Amino acid sequence: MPGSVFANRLGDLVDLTTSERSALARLEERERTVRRDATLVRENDRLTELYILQSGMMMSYVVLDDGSRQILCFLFPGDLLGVSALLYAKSPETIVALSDCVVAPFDRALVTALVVDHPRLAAAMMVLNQMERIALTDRLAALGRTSAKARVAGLLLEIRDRLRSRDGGRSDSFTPGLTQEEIGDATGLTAVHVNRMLRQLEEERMIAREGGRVTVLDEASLARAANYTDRFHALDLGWLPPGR
Amino acid sequence: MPGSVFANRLGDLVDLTTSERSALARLEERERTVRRDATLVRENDRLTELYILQSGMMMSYVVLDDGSRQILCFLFPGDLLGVSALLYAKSPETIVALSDCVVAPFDRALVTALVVDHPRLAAAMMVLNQMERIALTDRLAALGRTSAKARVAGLLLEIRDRLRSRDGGRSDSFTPGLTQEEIGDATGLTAVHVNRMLRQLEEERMIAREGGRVTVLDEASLARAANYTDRFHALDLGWLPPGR
DNA sequence: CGGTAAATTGACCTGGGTCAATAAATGTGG
DNA sequence: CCACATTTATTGACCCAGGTCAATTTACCG
Repeated sequence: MPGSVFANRLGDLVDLTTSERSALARLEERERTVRRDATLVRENDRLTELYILQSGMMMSYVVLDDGSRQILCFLFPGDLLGVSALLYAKSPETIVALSDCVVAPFDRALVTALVVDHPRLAAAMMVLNQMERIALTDRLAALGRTSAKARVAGLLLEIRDRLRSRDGGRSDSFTPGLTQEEIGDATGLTAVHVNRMLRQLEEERMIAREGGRVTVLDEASLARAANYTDRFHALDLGWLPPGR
Repeated sequence: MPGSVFANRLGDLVDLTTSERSALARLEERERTVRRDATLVRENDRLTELYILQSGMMMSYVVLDDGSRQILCFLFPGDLLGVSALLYAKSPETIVALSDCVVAPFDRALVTALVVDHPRLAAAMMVLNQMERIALTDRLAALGRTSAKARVAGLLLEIRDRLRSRDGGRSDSFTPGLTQEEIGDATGLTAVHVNRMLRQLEEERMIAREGGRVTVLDEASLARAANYTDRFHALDLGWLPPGR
């Protein structure tokens, strides 16, 4: 049994009690398969549930009036999806599967129960929120103030790190599983220019490519090119209440 | 007495109980004045406290390796500052006063108490987090996929709305209190180009300017130019637990 | 093996950046 | 209240990173 994927995520932050684990398990009692390219939530859909991504990779994006798309984030196992259901009746964003995925849908009411019965879990969820906020501000700074090359390099490193963190792999080789157009929509660039940047990173021997596979050849240079700072190194969670 | 500014903010979301109000009041027992241009928190400073902004306007930003600055958000009364203290020992961002301000510093431990004793307040804080997340993703889409004119127009509207929401004013005239360089650092543009865009918005009769004062002449066109969507219209907070 | 999506490339264009000079606006000490 | 010192705001001239268009190539798929 994989147990609760979300519990594993929170378990990285705190040592969960048995009672906390079983409360979290309730969030993943149901599961649904989402085929590659299928839409889990469409912008303006009525939101009724949240989801925990159990396996696969998804992304969320918005489409602007002129039809252009901005990818907001890539989602990996253990991530919460559709959290805006805690706020809005209608989704502000679209969530699509980039590979075949399994998600566990659960009702908002379970969050209510969780917050009431397990304050430490509520606190830990606030911490996850903040981690996501920091990731967003890093991306904001990248879009606002860095070059195309830096943004592409940064995206590659981000994807690699996230793939690593759950797959455990230490290999410098990975498969982003994104088209160049998707990379562009995430970094605010054109597919054509993404291609030029990838080629340039390759010519400068920072990465190698074959098929969809990317290998990081010169981690240091790549990180430098990307203006990369590793947040999430030294978390300080001393304020969390005791578990119940 | 203004009571707790933060309680007023949360009070927009739920009807607070007496007990909740007094718990929130504890967050604002101390206060500190921050002079215009003074730094409240510097990037990499050791973080020990959070703050509630009681009056004035502040901003948070990061500085990249090449010295360029990206403003992450503008802060108004009732906003929480330095929330990253819930995560990091060191601040990932700098927080500076744009006008003379008053902030109420409080210890992380008070958040602990709040989460344990008042689950509904914890839930409401999660809602605030999400509102901020949505604001960030909107800005991300603006930086990634919209023109300079749209970004400047959008920033003007955002600032106006935030100034309005607490000042209650219905006037279409307001004073951003930002230099053009600051507008540029928030929108990913150059001060020079911000100037050109402001002039253009003025020539197209969407806004008027005199001194630091901006008047919205054609709200509809400005909103269209900005690709503006008003989130926060119909919040749906039915899942919140009862207050204690 | 034909057929469609994705990747590449070259030619050329433009929104925004850069630089530099000037004019306003804000402060400051006296 | 004034003369001077700093920031800001404006403008014009010119440049370039990244976008646009269009044509191939390559990879993937039933």
